[in-house]
Amino acid sequence: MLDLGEVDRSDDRPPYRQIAGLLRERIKLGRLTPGEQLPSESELIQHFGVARMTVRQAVQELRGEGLVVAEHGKGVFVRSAPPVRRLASDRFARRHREQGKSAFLVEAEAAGHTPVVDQVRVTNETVPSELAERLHLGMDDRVIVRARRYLADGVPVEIATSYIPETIARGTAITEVNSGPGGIYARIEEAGHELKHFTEEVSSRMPTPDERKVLQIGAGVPVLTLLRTAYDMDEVPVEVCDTVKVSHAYVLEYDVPAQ
Amino acid sequence: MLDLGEVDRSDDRPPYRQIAGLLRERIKLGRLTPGEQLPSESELIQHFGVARMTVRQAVQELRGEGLVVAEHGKGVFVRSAPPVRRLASDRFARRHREQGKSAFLVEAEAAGHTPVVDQVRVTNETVPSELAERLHLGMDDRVIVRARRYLADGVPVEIATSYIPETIARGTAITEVNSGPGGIYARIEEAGHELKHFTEEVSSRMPTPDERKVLQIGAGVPVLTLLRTAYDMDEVPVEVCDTVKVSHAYVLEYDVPAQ
DNA sequence: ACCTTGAACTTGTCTAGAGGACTAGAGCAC
DNA sequence: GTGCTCTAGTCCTCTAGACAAGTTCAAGGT
Repeated sequence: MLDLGEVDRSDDRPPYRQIAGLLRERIKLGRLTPGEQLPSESELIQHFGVARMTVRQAVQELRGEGLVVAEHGKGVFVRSAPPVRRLASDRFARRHREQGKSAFLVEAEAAGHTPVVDQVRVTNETVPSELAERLHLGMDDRVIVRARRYLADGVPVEIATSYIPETIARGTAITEVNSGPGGIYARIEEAGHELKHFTEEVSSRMPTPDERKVLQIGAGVPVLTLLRTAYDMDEVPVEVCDTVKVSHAYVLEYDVPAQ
Repeated sequence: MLDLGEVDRSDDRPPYRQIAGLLRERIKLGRLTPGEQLPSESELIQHFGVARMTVRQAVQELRGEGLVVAEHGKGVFVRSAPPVRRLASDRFARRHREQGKSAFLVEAEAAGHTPVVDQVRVTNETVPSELAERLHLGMDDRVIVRARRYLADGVPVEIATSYIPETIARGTAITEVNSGPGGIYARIEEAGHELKHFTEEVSSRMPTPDERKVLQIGAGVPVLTLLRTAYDMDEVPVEVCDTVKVSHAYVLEYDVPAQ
């Protein structure tokens, strides 16, 4: 049986916070493992000798942190944490492309996960207005849009949408669902745009309902958003990639010179 | 007077959600403006004809979304959105330090915000075990811990905690609350450790209750975490800085070479 | 073999009330 | 004016109970 500790009435923290703290501690220490069911409300009431609203307030706090998920009629469960992956800053090294590997595959394998790309959609659209400036395009110019989902060990971890100017992608495998070895960056370089550098804009927010569905995450789990722009040797933007990552599946690593 | 509408008992949404929806609508439509006070609990009870816990549950929902902020003894107020700050990757350029400005001050001013540093605490502790390896320190080595809060235009946007090995900080203004012009990086360089580069590890998660309080955000607002390690010319780590940023207040910009 | 029913569990929502803690302002004493 | 107390208003926490709704499973009927 799980040892839960007791509420200390002389503590200056209110009981519901203490209870939340005790449960949080058990989760962090691994006494309650991912997927495991928390004691039911009745059990917590019995154990701590408090009213129902008090234990509910405690559980509410953990739900707000995304640590647990309540399922009506079933119980409250510890959220199962997907695998953590690190994105090293050399993830676009040319040697990987020359080996025919895309960035995601390289990293997932390095982290010991089985990578899968999923739900690939390739379309030809007019450039979204908020991206036109980044791609140095006019309002009516067309782009190839490549949307896909990434999974690690079968768990969805990221959705990504790339936008490549049609003038660059035309006649290459970029317009195909299977973009060939080394991914679209290899195709872009073959098209005469040797890559010089990328800029990345990182932020974080709560997912939209659609994103929750595709990424199979519950309410209370934030996402990392990363907007990457790729430039060739002439500083011409050749691709913008909009990615939405499950927050706890990623740690982004960057190296910044002190100058 | 604010027109709030009524609860529809035939609606399939529970009353507390309807009330939350009505208030949310008034906020989005600008009928309740940032900084403005919501009707008090008593007024909401009177108006909607429900119990106290019901209106509290409605307000709780809005707090969770970060739309409103409750202040004990004063009231509930519409949250004023903190300004977005873009952190470019040249924010540690030496020319800024030579002008006597720390990174936060430079950037906030450049973006047209009024920066304030707040709640500065300086202590001498043994190095936290999870940071010992990053700082190349043993379990019992001591570090100077500098914790502080940053505000832009009066709104909390970030809390940061720096860890500097005592061997480096000893005898410098790093151990003082006021670390002098150019911030601690200027002091570290004066101590003979010219900075070469930084690594940053970016992730995102839900805030802890403590962080929610200090940053004045609701339970539904995620935070960006950034763990920065500074290295000198000999690749010796001279500082680790653990920052927690309000997600919607920041966009982190990085430049990555294609190699 | 299949389905229905119902009991026993879970969490979700709501009511009605209590005391506590914090804030701001009015009034008073110095 | 300054500092104090008092008070009314605010949100915070907790209690005790009620009914609703979703899940699971076993007993019983077909």
